[in-house]
Amino acid sequence: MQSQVTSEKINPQETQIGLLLSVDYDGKQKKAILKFLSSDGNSIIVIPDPYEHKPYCLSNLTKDELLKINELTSLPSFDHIEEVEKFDPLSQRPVKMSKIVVQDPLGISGKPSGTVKSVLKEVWEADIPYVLNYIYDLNLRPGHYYELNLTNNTFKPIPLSISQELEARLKQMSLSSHLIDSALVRDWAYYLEQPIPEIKRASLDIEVYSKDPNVLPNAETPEDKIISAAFVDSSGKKIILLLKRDNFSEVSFDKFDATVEFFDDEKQLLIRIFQVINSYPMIVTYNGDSFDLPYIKNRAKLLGIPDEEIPIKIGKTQDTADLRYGVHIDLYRFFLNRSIQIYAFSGAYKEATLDAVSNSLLGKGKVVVEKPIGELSYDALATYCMNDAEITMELTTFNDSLVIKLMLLLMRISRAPIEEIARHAVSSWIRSLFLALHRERNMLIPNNEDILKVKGETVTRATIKGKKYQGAIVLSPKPGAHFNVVVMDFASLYPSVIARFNLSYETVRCPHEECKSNKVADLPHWICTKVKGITSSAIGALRDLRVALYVPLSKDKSLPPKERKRYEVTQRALKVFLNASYGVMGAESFQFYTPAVAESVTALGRKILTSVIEEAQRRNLEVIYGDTDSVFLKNPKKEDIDALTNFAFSRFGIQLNFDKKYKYTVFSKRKKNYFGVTEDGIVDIKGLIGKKSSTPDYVKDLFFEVLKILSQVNNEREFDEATKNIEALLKKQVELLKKRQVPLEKLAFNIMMSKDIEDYKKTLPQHIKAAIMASKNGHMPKAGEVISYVKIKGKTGVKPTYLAKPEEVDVEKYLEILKTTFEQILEPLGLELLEEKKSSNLLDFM
DNA sequence: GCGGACTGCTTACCT
DNA sequence: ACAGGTAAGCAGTCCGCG
Repeated sequence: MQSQVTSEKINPQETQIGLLLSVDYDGKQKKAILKFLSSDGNSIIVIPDPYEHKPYCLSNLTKDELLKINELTSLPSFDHIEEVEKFDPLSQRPVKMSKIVVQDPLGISGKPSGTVKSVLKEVWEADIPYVLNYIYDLNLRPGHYYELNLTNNTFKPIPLSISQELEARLKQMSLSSHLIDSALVRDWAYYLEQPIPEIKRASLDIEVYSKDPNVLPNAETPEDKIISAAFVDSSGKKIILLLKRDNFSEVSFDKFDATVEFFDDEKQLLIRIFQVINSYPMIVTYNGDSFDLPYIKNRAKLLGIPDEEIPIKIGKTQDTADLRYGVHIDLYRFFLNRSIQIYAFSGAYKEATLDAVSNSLLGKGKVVVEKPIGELSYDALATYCMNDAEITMELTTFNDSLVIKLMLLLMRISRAPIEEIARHAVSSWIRSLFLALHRERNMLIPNNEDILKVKGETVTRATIKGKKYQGAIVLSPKPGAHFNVVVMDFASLYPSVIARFNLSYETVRCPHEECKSNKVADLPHWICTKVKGITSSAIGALRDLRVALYVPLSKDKSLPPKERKRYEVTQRALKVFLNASYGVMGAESFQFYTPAVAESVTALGRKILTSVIEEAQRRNLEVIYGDTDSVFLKNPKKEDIDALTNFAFSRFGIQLNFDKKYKYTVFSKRKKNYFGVTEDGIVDIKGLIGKKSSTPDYVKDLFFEVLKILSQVNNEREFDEATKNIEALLKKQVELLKKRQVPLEKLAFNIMMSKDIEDYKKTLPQHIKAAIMASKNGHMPKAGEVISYVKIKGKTGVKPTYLAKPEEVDVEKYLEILKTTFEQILEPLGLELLEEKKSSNLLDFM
């Protein structure tokens, strides 16, 4: 099902095909600059805006009224005013607005004075970054192909085509399933299908002279020399630049697989860095936004290199570094993104450091250096610097350039340029997509306050103190072992609810009197019956694309593995948006924040789940557990399962599926805590202590061994046999612990320090106590770092693992941890291995 | 002054 | 700066106790 780019006959002299990667703003030319990737993927084609597009915002005052405001017309940036008509989704009426056009984006907003926003009380669409405005106004599609005319600097989108097979699938989709918005589905499918090019790129890493390994160089105070820079490109070419220093003797680099260049002078080294940077359409770094690129730039300024010769542009307000010629991707920011971490990489890495991410995704990490950077030999320095550049590049090339593919797909879904994807979180991607749809439909984009004025209040109360509204239902599980348990669940329940029930900021509590009887579950909110909500359509279309097209394609065994893989990535990119689509509605910082929508979603979710449970009980089925969108049924018949599916679909229009069957499950009385063994012996563990990342390996390893024994059990009687094996296993390991033969690393708790030490003001948790000890002993932990510590006897109770000694270990404490860990699974089984004496001296069976 | 009951903080998890 | 719900361990506080 190979899709292709088509175009009319092209004269290579005048026109080229380019993929739109980024839109930048040039303050000197006062216009948008478009950056296209050439069709061979090797270079950037820069085209300045040919349409004289100018920044603007909207006002509800008339042109005449505005022209009388002297403060406005005398703004240095003021240009002119146009009258426009928009459709206001909140009032559901056309509105006349005035478009205030200025010369410079800084004339709109972002400063306390001298802007349109600072002069007028109320303006609209003033806080959209100019380059995004430009993209939406010209209906540009970042990540797509354009035919570029280099003689007159114009461009036009290339007509899209897809394979007949996919076209047939789309047709079939719109016929057979109840698509929310088939035009949107079709539009997205076409764009998502276009081929993804290979982008030539190079990674860059620099090292800065330092004597003290505890003092990290700072880009703001670039006092020390840049002593090396390494580049690795996507074709495998490697260059290492080294600064010659006194007292260092040159060594042979014959066996090094990189080009080694020595420089007598740092300035020459920097100029060479710029040369290499300028020869690639994309430069990839790890933390280059806040360190490498600003450090290089500031160092170059310090050494007197004129600004126009430095190809790096530092963001004024944010921590960003862009390039004059190509695009810069800071992978640190991308991997730090929670949606990417959790949904795209299924939580494979925990910390976003280069070492942690590359260890998890590539199976290799940073080179360990024993000495301060400044004291490394040329050889050792080159090896260290080059290794970082290598793994940085590999993070973009591994798995068939997964990361780059993912970024381009996210661009296509969100209509945002690549920097927006690399630097911002999912809420800003969703915002971008909504903004683009509003512009496309000539709708006035509401300010956050406009929505809140009409639908700000919530009517439900959260269970958790400090939360804004009520969430999902979690059933209390029936404790014990249950055989033949079937799990049924709703495929993306919340996005489906948003789509099916037309939940959108403008449709909930709409202005029509006639709609007020169309109530949401048992809430006083009502939903519009006259118009289709814009965010509901968008989320519905994304859901339909994923559920009805890309998930099936990714599992279609008749397709070549490479195509399936591509569909798998597309499916995952869509999932990132869907998973956040409900959450953003309940997030105050989101432009389209609508608490009434968010609580309507959860209310409907509760109602739907409750109805399914009631229906199951009517059918005399035993419901063992359920959480948000799932029900666990004990030994149901095939017809029961089908009946529940039919019930859910006919009553709510939402798909309830068979998810999986467990040979048996074990629940304690705790919610969100259980394990289940599937028929092929795979153990699913949810929430149990023994699975938590912070639990010491000693406990975790033992826990997994115990579960391995339990996974062999087929019926009640076989538990006895398993018990004996478990008993023997525990006995052996407890003895090792008592004899202090368990290595300290295995006893270490690993807990993330979510903020810097000085920000723990209310309490001092144990991992922070350990972090403080470490900070006084050579290592200064930073926010986001995982602290490794062991529990020891004595007043403080903890010590960083690397400072502790085996004889200090608080054995009793670890025995207690073992006890609580195994209690979670053995108690509901009625197994009392760990019968306790008064003294809590533990493990009677020894 | 001490200890148990309680609340709050922090982290990691589930959906 | 996507949401709320749950479990666990510990820190810190309050209250009763001749």
